[in-house]
Amino acid sequence: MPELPEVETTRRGIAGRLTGAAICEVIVRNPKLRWPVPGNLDEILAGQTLQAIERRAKYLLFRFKHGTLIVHLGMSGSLRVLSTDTPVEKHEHIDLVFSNGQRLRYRDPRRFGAFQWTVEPPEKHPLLCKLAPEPLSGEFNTDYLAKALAGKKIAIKPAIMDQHLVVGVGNIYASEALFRAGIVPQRPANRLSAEEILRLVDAIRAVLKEAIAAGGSTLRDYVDSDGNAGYFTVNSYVYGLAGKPCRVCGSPIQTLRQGQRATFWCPHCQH
DNA sequence: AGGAAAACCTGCGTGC
DNA sequence: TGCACGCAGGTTTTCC
Repeated sequence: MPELPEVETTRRGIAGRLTGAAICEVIVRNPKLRWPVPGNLDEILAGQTLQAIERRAKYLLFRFKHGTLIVHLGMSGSLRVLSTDTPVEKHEHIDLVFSNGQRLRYRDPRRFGAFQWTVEPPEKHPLLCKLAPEPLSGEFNTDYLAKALAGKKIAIKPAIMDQHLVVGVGNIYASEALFRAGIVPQRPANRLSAEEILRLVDAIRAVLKEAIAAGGSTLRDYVDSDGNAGYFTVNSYVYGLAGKPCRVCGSPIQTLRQGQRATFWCPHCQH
């Protein structure tokens, strides 16, 4: 579920409370995520102090002196900081228990998420080493994107969802970014003009930044919140609005499927 | 080798 | 009410 803004919002919501705190116990109720959760995670982390929580693409990196816990929320994962005695509900698979009485709880109904441990620099980890540049960094610019799209015959929408091309853009923000850039989602990636590539770079940046800002404005209650910490409603132009009038021109929003994912677009505003 | 499809899971809404 | 079906904001693996 979460795309870059939701992951970043989650990070900001939990980092302030947990950074510098020591872990006293790790409870894994169900280790069956995307890959098995390491069976000795409690031994690895008990007594260790959390140095920082960083983000790379849609991964959260929990940094410790002796290694990094790599966390991915998959489609349905979420993290909440709770007080120690909060009852466990269904699909709440993992708790990081801190000695200051706080508890970071991972919930993930579909279990597409991941908890992996590495002692190597995380950027060397197989899951991270091939990731594209961060879209909000200077590395992601028109020169980069032009080169990355050259020779790619696939449609531009699945292309920008490819984490080896640019990270952080998922199914919602892909449609939203292409709407803002005025580009039809089915266009072959290698047929974009220089001007369109520029608009797309700007649109991806703008959409993600606005969503992070929207998430930040809903950041409040990470302790005993309603279970949706890190999630917030997006003020979308096209996503989920099939048949509704376009907010810009009034034409009905169209929908199609690309690579078994729903795509939304405006046939009048996008070319 | 690029690109499409299947695979991993559970829950929810819809329609019969 | 019950059940089948399709769909859900991700990514790896498999298959052509």
